[in-house]
Amino acid sequence: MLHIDYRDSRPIYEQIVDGFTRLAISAVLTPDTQLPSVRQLAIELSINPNTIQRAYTELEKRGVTYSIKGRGSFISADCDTLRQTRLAELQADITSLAHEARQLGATDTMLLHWMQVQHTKEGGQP
Amino acid sequence: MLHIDYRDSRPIYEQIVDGFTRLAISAVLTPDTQLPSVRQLAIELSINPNTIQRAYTELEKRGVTYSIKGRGSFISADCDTLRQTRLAELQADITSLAHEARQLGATDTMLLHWMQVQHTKEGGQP
DNA sequence: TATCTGTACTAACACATATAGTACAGATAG
DNA sequence: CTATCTGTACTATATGTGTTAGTACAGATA
Repeated sequence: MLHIDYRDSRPIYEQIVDGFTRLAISAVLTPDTQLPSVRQLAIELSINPNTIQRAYTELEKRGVTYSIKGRGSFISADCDTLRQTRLAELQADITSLAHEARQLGATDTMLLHWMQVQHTKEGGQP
Repeated sequence: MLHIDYRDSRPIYEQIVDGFTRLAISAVLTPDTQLPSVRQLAIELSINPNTIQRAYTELEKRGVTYSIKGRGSFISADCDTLRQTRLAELQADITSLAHEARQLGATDTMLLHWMQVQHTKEGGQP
């Protein structure tokens, strides 16, 4: 379900947080879906349970999940807000990168190509 | 000439490397321009000389600068290659972010707006 | 010679990451 | 009830990275 890259410079707990966040935002995991238990996921990923717990604590703090002692951790209901937040981040990042690319000589045509925008008149996808 | 943000999670030496790299790529610093000496920049930024030297070593390793013992460090001549490398990075990043944004519901119109592309017909900003 | 430059090296400290082990409280199936 | 699952809290330890501190040496130059 999750993919951890040990060569990645980002810490494991952060990769777990991002992974479940993406799954929740993209609706791959629907609200109230139960996450693997702290110990179970630790075994699956061969990672210390403390690291998993740190990720789960962060996920709950961010509102991606909710936890019930003795029962488990579950995907939150309001992922719409999270999606809007993520889209705002993406907008800021893309705008900044596009600005830098333009300063280095990138043209509109190049940028459109990079983003694979359907810039012809006839419409989008089937 | 450089701006260091201590609240930034990125290490200082990396900010210095990126700063001079940008100045070189964008031709704000022309080839053979002398950089501040290790000790001088350390004083200006109130940073340990070792940290500056680490940045300078990395800059030379990346081909952004060249160093001559006893004389100083200078901007390299071939910044065109660096610019192309950076543009390739930007392309990869923008493509990836645009893909994610699209999966979250972003439309072509939104993306074009974010990148402030001058569409052929509709004009500039309100 | 005096003073600038880059460079190399060791030592120490702070911090984040990750592991290891133990423990406690609530939920649930037997 | 007991057994076993769940989340949670806590201390301790090891490790890697970033940064500072200090010393030293070699080359360039006025």
